[in-house]
Amino acid sequence: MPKNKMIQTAEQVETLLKRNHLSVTDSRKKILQLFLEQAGALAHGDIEKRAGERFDRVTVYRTLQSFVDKGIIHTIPTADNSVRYALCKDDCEEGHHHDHHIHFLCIKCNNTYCLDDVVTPEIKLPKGYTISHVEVVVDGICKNCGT
Amino acid sequence: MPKNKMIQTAEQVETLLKRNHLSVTDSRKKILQLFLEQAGALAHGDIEKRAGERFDRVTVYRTLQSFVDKGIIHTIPTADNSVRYALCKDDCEEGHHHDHHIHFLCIKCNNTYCLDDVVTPEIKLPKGYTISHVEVVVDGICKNCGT
DNA sequence: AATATTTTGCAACAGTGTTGCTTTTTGTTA
DNA sequence: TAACAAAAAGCAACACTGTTGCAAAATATT
Repeated sequence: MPKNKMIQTAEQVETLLKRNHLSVTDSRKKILQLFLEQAGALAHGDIEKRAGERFDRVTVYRTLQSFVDKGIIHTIPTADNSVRYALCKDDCEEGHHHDHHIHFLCIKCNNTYCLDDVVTPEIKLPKGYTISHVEVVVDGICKNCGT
Repeated sequence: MPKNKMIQTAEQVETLLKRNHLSVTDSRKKILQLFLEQAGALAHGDIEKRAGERFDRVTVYRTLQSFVDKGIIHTIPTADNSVRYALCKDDCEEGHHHDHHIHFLCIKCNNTYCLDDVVTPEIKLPKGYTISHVEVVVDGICKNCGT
């Protein structure tokens, strides 16, 4: 990564933290940076690994939780019982979710992507049901892994 | 529950197990009966509780796994990182899934239902993505909890 | 009824996530 | 910039979930 890009990201990270009234700490900077550098979603395990074993497990959990609370990242439900977190482009960076996009899980590279441009379709339920939220998770092969 | 209904269910359970080439054991009978008596989905924890503390945790896990393998039940992904299992009416009892229905999670009673009549909608993805499976989970209030 | 096969229960373990508490770091105010 | 208050990190311990290997028990088969 070119040096000026890195500096830019570091500034971006600090701004993002301050904007969300979070004190700027090493772990928050590092973990947020991981999300910004990464197109897909990250599981807790990924983060521990990529952060270079520098932070305590508990710190990572608490950092992720604070990010979720502030609306910087959001969780993605998966079938395999592992929580994944994603920082969505655009709106989500501003601190409020527009979580009506679908999630895509590549069965080849095992990455999870937020497809921000694909909105969740209307679902018609039988009488008596009230809809509060619709979550769509699509499994398949992503455009990087497809021929 | 009336006595003849119970006997009927017991027979139904044995038939179902034998049809799937599973030996008829106490735990399998009891756990399968739980699914037949219950409209919604069950988490591992629910099953341990409702079975009356009679079976080892490991046995419950293995029983559920064998049911999934045989196609008697299927798993439902949830946002809260807990796997739920559901026996779907009709086709699924025959040993093969028609898992194109959506799942509904009531935020009041916390039950999960398979809405067999509601099929998953078509999802259009950007070029380059190949769809293998679409999972739709809707949160809201079920018809029992709605006024 | 005897035997082979399958399943159960137990013990131990790994992974994931949480809580309480002390030390360290961050932010603030003088 | 030094001193202080507030917040976060790190550590230890714990709870929960799920898995594996193995001996004992139950089921299926002859």
